[in-house]
Amino acid sequence: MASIKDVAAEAGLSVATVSRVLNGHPSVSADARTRVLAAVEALGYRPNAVARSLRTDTTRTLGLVISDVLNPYFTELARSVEEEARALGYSVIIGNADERPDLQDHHVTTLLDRRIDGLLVSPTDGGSPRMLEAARAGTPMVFVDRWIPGVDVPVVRSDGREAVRDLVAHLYGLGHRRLAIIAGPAATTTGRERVDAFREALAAYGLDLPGAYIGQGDFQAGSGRRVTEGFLDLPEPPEVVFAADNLMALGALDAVRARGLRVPEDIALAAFDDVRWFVHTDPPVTAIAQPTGELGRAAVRALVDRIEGRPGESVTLPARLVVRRSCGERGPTRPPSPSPTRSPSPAQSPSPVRRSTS
Amino acid sequence: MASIKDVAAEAGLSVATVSRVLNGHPSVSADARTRVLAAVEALGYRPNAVARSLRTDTTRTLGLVISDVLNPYFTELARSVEEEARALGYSVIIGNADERPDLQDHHVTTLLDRRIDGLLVSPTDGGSPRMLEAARAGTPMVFVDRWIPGVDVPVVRSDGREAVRDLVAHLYGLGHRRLAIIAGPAATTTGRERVDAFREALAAYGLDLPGAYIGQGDFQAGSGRRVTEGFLDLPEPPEVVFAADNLMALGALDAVRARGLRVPEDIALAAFDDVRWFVHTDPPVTAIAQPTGELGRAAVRALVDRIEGRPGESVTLPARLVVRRSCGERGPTRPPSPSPTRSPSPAQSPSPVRRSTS
DNA sequence: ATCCTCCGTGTAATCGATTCCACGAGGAGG
DNA sequence: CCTCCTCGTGGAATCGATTACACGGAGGAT
Repeated sequence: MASIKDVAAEAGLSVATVSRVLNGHPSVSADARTRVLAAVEALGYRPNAVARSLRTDTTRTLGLVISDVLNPYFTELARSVEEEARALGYSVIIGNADERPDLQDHHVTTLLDRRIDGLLVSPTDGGSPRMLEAARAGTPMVFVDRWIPGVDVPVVRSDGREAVRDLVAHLYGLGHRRLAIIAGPAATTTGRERVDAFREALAAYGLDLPGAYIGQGDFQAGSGRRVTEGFLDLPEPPEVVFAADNLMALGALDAVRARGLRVPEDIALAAFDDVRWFVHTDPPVTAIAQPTGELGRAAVRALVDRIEGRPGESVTLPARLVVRRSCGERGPTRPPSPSPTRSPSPAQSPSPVRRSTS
Repeated sequence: MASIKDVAAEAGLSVATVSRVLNGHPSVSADARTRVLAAVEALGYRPNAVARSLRTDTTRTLGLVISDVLNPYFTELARSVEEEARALGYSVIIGNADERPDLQDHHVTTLLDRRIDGLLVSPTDGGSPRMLEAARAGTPMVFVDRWIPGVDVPVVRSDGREAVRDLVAHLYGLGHRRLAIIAGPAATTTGRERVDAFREALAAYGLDLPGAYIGQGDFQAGSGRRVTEGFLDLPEPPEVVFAADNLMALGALDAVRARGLRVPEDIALAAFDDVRWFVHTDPPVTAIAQPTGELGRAAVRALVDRIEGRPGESVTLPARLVVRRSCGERGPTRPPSPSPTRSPSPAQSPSPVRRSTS
């Protein structure tokens, strides 16, 4: 492959001049510029990004470590991240952790070895050593979706608290009283938060969330299926299962179908994360939708801000409830205003974008 | 960040010796080895992959350009590619073309600029200049899923011909005679092949595939919806719609639902590409399943073979029909043996792995 | 006419690794 | 005791770019 030296020789100039032309440096004569450009054209020259990175100590590359590529939520996130990054002149290298801390660590390590300019992470666990080290060492970093408490890194995420309240109001309105949840791993923030939000919302209606109604999942379909089977085996099974992500909801559907039961007649189902397929499942699944695209874009902007020396703020965007038929009759409508036993919570429409600086 | 020089200083040795220890070169004394290792540990040193790549002219990185990350088929492919690559000591950088030739070109260019060791492509069109140039210039390359005729590059793909025959037999057996297809872009091999296979299979049953029953899609949900609406507006709408990929099938479901019609009572549906969600759609969708994981792994092996100077062979694996309920009654069973008007085609069970060298 | 500036260009150092070659010490063989 | 290997090590070139610095010539000011 042609190098800058070849171009210099072809143009009858020095490599310095060639470099200057290529980088739009002002002090180059028009003549030199045209000769260089002609040589570049003639040789089909393309600058070696590896050499350039070594010299400038910047790669114009962002690393993105996501928890699971097979999860449509992350896939959509990855797409918007790449899109925004491209618009800002950066490339993205994706590492898929498959919800495994060891794989996450592997990818963080290789990304750091490649000297990426910044790291976007949705941590699978409470913080792998390599990642914490990178954060402390000053590698520009932003958490997206999930985060690690106590680490001084901006967080871009969505807050599902309101939407979960709306969901519980909806379920309560349909007459459901025994509500269960398939939780995500306790090591993740989203794993804990969604349970907390659910419990809080239930409490507002005077409902309890007993231990037997909290199933431990791992954000994968298999665990959703196992947990749901456990629920169905209970002496008093729940009337509703709320899956903390879309894949566990899929697993729940598997379990219900395997028993020959029906949703929502025999058991109702709702999910955190909305995906296109939920429109066409049997029945269409009521879900909490995150503004995924906006999340990805905001995360990139925050990270690039950090990289380029600007502050880089945390962002929290609201999620919203999308009612379908999987929780019982009363088709697709707006969530009902709560008529709770003792709750204060006013029926609040999805609030506008809220930002909070970290 | 600590460099090899810092390690050398810390260990009281030269950079040459440090490098030798790090690369497992034999002629290093045990004493030097332990001192280097201690220094590495003390400084938290990690070799700079950029510098190493510049010197060795190898990045141990594969580029993967896929047509659409939001398509679960490609997402699964990407996952298996990364997995196999990792097992062989390579990293993967994914570029998402979103079915757009210009984006595909962008990614091919940046990947080449980064001096990846090899390129895995599922071309969105008939061959962008940059890609053809790379192929001619001798960049190790392998086509996966789709390919470009006339370019001397191994192809790893699956052959759906048999499965399409099985599908048509199934449909014919259920009494359907007016069958339509939502095709992919004619610029892609999979776009053309699936239509051809379908037409051929229909011919074996004495059925015709009129122009009005061939809708032009682009492998995205939106086009599936539009084409299906067109079919439904026909004076004599088809009894069956066969979508050439899973996203267009999703779009078809959208269209059918928007009209208040039902599958399969009003119109039957089948799809190329099987995805997990098809089990739970309303109704479960009959689909042709590709051995996606095996495809990805085979592609990586072929590419790494090329990179490391071995031949690198083409691979073709059979797809198979998965019958569900979207084409009419007679639940999930094996595809029936054809009782065609004049077809020779024997009821062939999915054949074992077939390989053909390019 | 002389001096100073500024402009365009080239030389060479540099980034962090790998690796060829040279060199000194020590052991074996004559 | 001398010679010749072998082994471990270090010096320095190298990969392909960027960029500080030096330099020569043209043009303007005096």
